[in-house]
Amino acid sequence: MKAPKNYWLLKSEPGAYSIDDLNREKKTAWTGIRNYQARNFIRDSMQPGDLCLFYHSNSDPMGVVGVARVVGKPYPDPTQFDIKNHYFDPKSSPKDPIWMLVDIAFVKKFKHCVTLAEIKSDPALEGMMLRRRARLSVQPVSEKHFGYISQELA
DNA sequence: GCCAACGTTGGC
DNA sequence: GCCAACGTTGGC
Repeated sequence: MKAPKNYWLLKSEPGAYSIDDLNREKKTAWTGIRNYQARNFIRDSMQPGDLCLFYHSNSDPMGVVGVARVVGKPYPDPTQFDIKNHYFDPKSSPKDPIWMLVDIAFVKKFKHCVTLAEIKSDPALEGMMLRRRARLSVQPVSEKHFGYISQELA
């Protein structure tokens, strides 16, 4: 098993895809990222072995519910080429793909959800990107914050 | 369901 | 290249 080089936070609405879905499937292709900054993080910095906080948005409770692992190198998101898919992008082509993804695997589900309220109010998580860039669905997390959330708060 | 924040589009 | 209009996200 490769050691993680970078740490991330991935957001998902549990109605669309939850940590329980990932636990059931064990592995999934993280399709549907259509934001350039998020795409750049995936394309330029994600590596096999990296660990991700799995965050449930628009849910009750909202917060980090578990951990996933990046299990392969970034590659073009096939849904951008599928005209019937919700994430189809007519500006993209297989020769010159715009959107990238990685495959992720289930690592663990926390016994307790680390809520957004906790994350916002904990002084140890000062400076975490989630606090000020609420809408970015793929974001880097420092090793310190990753360890604190997954070991101290979860 | 509302709406603030913020990313994207397109006319100029 | 600016910026107004528009669309989406996501907390509340």
